[in-house]
Amino acid sequence: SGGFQRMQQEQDWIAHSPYARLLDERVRARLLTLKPVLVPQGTILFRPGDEPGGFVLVLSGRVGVFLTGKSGREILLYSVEPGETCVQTTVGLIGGRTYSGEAIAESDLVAVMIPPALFVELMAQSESFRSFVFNAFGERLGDVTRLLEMVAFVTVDQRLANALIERSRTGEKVELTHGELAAVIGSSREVVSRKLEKLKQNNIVRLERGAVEIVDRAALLRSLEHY
Amino acid sequence: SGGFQRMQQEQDWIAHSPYARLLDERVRARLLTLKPVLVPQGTILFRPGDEPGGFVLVLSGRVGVFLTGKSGREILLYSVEPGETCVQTTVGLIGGRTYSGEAIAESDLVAVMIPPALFVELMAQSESFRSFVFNAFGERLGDVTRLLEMVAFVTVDQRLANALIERSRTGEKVELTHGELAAVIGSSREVVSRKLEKLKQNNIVRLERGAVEIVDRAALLRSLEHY
DNA sequence: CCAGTTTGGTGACCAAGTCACTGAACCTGG
DNA sequence: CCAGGTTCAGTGACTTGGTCACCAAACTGG
Repeated sequence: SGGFQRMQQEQDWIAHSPYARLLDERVRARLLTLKPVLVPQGTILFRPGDEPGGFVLVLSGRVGVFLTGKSGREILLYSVEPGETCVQTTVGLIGGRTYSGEAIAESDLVAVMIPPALFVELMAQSESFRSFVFNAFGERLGDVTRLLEMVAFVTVDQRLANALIERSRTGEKVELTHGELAAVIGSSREVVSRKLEKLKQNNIVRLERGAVEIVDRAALLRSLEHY
Repeated sequence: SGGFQRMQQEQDWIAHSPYARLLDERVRARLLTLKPVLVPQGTILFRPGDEPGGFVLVLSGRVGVFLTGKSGREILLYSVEPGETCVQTTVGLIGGRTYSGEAIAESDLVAVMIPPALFVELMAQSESFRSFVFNAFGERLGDVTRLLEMVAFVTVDQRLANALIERSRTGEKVELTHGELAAVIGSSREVVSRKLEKLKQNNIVRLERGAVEIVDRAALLRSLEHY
């Protein structure tokens, strides 16, 4: 049945998330009582200024949280993968502050929404839940700090090389448009196009519409060494 | 006596911090049992990779948390003011992760260090302490996100104008060197020097060694409007 | 299969960071 | 009090990167 599948999926999620795995039985049981929501790709989960309705936990799919400049340029703050949470919503729940990021479902999602009351209750009762939430927070703060460090101190060539390597761990094509790659590394489409052109000329990558294939991984790695 | 003064100082701190003020009596009492530590200006509180020894609370003075690029350029992530905490240390306490920022005492400090055991205990027992810690976290995440937004999308001219206005709310001189200003806005000394030179030529600021005086505040504010 | 949309390519220009200096202002110890 | 070091600021030449205004090629849905 669908219910059974949901449970399987959720247990699967708990087992695979490095921090959620440490949640105690009581919390797991409570989480299993919540029914997952299906969210289609492209849905905007929250915009700057929104009051969140709960603590969002992604079970499957991926959410991207972006900043947008007035020029329309975007930069990816971080992605929320299965077993992770939209920490921005947490802050809203406890502190009443709102955030500037915009969260978009990058694929179809399955997610659970922990209502504020339950969230507060779990925070009070479960040591493991507190750890879970804190780690999520720390992770995000680290992500954003790392991104800032990149944007402030590292050349576009290196950020690009790094992004390509990270997104092709197992050698597949990187299925992103030049514009999307630009958002990932915090640059502009034109610049990314030009850099990729150079990489192509040096036989380091092969280009096709909407994707980049890494041909000479070693060369990319070498360009990161000087950092 | 010194002890009495310390108590006064701490109560003063609790009263003045917007979130600490909401701490309940039990937590306040526990915090008052900790003895404050004096830290001289210039002390490095933690470096990248350090394991923190506790949850640090600043009672008076100011701490700057910086990122440093390989070129030696620095950027100020955020400042910790009285009543605030070095959240980076929190993450280390709970998640065992470490951070890339470097924290420096920008003035002589009075601070209390909440040992890990007490921190965990307070987190478990006090709703208000949890809120306090969470808000601190949210605040920092917001700071870093805002900074990233600035660095990625806003011109140096505007960041500079903004920094000067923020640091001279009541009209005093901004007592920072060009290099320090550059760190605040995430640029380089040379660029800041040139921009300030232009502002001087337009009679918007007056320059002296180690300080900038705002002459025409209105003009600075105008340059921010286009944002 | 054609119109509209997405994606990618390009030149010109401008903003900003870097490098390698110079000089000026300041501290500090004899 | 002044000599020498140190910190702070100014400057030119150069390189990188972002922006603007295009155009062209590739896809996609009726």
